[in-house]
Amino acid sequence: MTDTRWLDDDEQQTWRSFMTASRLLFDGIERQLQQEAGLPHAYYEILVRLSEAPQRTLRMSDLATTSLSSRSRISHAVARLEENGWVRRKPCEHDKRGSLAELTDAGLAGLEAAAPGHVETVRRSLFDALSPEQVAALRDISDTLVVHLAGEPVWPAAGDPAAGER
Amino acid sequence: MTDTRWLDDDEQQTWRSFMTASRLLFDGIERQLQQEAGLPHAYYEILVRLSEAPQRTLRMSDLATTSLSSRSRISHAVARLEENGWVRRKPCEHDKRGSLAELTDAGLAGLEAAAPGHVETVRRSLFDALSPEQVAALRDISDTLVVHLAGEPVWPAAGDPAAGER
DNA sequence: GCTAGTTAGTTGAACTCTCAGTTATTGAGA
DNA sequence: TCTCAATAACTGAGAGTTCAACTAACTAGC
Repeated sequence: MTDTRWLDDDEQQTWRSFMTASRLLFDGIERQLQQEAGLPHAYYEILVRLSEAPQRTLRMSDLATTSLSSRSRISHAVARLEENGWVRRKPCEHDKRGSLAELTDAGLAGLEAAAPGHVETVRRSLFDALSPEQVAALRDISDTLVVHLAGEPVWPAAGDPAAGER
Repeated sequence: MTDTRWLDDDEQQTWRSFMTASRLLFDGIERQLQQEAGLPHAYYEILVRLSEAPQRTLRMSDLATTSLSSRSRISHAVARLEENGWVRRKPCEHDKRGSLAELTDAGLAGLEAAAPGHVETVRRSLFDALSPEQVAALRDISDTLVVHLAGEPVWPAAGDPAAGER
């Protein structure tokens, strides 16, 4: 192992500040969703993905891939959402190994009920705090990191402007 | 409730990109630490805090506050670290309600063993990907957000340059 | 010195996530 | 056709976090 490339003082402060900011931001979002909708953010995101998919339906593995989740996590999560009646499982026609998750009407209603509070929290926590230049820089930095860490942009650009941030 | 201030297309893409980048980054750091040091990042951070404190000792509640954690979380975490022999609990003199957590020699050794791999991961994942301008912008954005969300900078500026990012 | 309210810390239950192991299915090659 | 590695999904155990409930100790006001 070669010598460690330690962080200098500036880098360390940047790293710690970034960690702190991220934690405050995401913890706040997590708490808001949990309290007002009774959902972890990861589950909310599953609902969003399904709502944006054709027939409100996605294969479990696609759900895992696009959500940056493991299959196992999706499996547990969908099981819970299914208990709530927000998602329904269906067998996959072409590939009998697979199964599909479909957002139910109740699930869509739940999502639409949860969305305003969530979006408001995102706006207040993030966009209200930053100047347009900072928002642009954040976008640039994030895109760079996603390419660096995943090899490509992950969440496909939003197709439906009317959907807002769900 | 007034009308929801939905995110426009640009904002939504910024938000999703930022979420994706953060998740990729922090998941990677979590995984690296878990695999190579057998520690969650939150526990690593507790060790760092203790290592930087006078007498390598902090009160539980100070640990909670500076780590942006709940008392409960610290309590569980210290219990686990104590089992490993990396932290020792001591009663607090002035305030008999309180208790102190002290980093043991074994804990310091463990931290020093874990640090290089962790720092290398942070550097490769974050700093290697960004230009100096992007790093400066990230620092600026993060500081802004921390003030916005916490009311003040949280993690005190690193006091010990030789400590590197531990 | 009492009392009420606050603060410090712990604990257990419920929930989520990860990891490893299992089953069923598919598809490529002998 | 048969075999076997790869894939899709599920499952259960273990670990960490959250939340509410609880004990103990401090503190301000009377």
